[in-house]
Amino acid sequence: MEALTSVEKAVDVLFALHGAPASLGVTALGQELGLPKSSAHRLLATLTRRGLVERDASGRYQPGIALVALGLGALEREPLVALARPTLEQEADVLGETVFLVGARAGRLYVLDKAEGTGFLRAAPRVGEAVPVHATAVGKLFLAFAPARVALPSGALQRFTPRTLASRRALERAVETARAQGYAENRDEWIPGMSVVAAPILSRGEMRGAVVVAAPSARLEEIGREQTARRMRAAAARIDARLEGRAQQEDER
Amino acid sequence: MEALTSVEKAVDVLFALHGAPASLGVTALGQELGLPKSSAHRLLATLTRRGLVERDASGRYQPGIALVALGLGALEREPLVALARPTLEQEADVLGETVFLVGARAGRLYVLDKAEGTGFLRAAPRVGEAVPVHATAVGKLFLAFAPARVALPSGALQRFTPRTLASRRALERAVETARAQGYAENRDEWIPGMSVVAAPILSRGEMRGAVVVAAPSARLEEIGREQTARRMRAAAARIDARLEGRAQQEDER
DNA sequence: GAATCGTGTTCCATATATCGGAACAACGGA
DNA sequence: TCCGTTGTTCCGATATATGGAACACGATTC
Repeated sequence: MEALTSVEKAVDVLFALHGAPASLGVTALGQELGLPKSSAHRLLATLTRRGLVERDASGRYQPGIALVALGLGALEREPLVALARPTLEQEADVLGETVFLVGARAGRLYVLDKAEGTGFLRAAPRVGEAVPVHATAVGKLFLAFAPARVALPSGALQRFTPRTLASRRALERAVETARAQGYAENRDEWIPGMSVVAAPILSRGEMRGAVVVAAPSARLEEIGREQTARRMRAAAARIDARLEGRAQQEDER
Repeated sequence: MEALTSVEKAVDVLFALHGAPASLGVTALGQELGLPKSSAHRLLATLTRRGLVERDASGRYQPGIALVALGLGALEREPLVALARPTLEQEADVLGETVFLVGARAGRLYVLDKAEGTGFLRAAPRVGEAVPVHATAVGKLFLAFAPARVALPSGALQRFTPRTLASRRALERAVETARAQGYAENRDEWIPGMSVVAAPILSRGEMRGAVVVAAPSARLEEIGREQTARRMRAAAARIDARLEGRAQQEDER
């Protein structure tokens, strides 16, 4: 399985610029990717011509706006996103915390959309970012209901916090619990201080994604885990209803 | 000015998939771009491996989620977007119509953000899309206040509607008016039935973008053009204040 | 003001990765 | 089952990307 090496490098460039905290110069980018200056320059020039990369006032390079159109276009193709949006907003509104829509693509989990609450935990993962399978509530749900759609790392499970389930044994037990309960939780297993309740969107038995509410761990206790779980399951059911084309009177606040 | 041809083709692939109404097969894409099947396949395989392209259930190709992360990352780098957001929402809320933030990049105009109103005109241009210079209110503003930042087509000016200013003469007069008034209008010149009032965001004499409200032509008459223009100029001024770091008490509804 | 450092940009011969026709495989519909 | 279509793989010729080095430009320092 060989590849178009120059295209791969171009993609590397895009991700490097994306990942960098600020715009990068030709030299800096070259070092980052282990490329000679001339090669880095050529890649940047080509990408710039097409708008995927642009130069700021200082002449350094950063991701360009053409990427915005491509990215939003990709999201819009996802019917799930459009259908779930109202529900996400509704829940974020009622709970006052951030609500996510997460899906699986190519074995990985991605944040497809989010509606921010009024709480503190605003940043957390961003739309379009990948999240780990073994350290998230959604990961457990996919392992429980659609194991073929996600891939666990072949090596050791990275331990993000002291509470991360880093043994396959422990993880398997958690997955079992999630399957039995019909929802999953996460208490500080990925990001310290952040807890989460997630419910699967099951459409005719097939898992299409999950709705997740994230909040500071203490705050989640306060609302009540059981009650939150019920809310999320209801939200997931409403999204599924729209997915299957069943109309429905939306209100229920 | 030569180029990395394979990278250019890869970019073509991305835009072709973006522009297509549905996912495309290898053959269809090859025809679209005039590439042999094998080349199209190789490009798709490479891009797919990196997540910029993905395959749907039917095996056809479409833009991938990795693009979402890249695109949103690009938007977030734009300080103007973050600063303008509250103002956009405020205006959309008060006017009940869609409010846009538009900027210039590489000689073209791009929709940087939008806040949707409750009115009908929801679709119009999307975030990340390019809009024509000569047939939009923002185009006139840039021609008036920062002509170096935009480029007019070298050939004839495309006539989108009967009201499009398709002669350079007429356009020049409109630009003159915009410069004198400090805002610009557009009445059905680009999209039939859509009218627009736009005000420039001027930061220390330099034009950074424009705030635009778009509404069905009749509706805009109803609100009153003059009054709308005042609102937009005030909104632009508020954004500029934040740009320059001047704090400000936000309210004024 | 001169010198210096670090940039970004251009050049060019060489090696290498890309190209695309054609053969093969895998479906899906008739 | 057969046929038409689509996706995938192969491989040698050749156009293309490569990267070292030289150049140009600005900013910073002395």
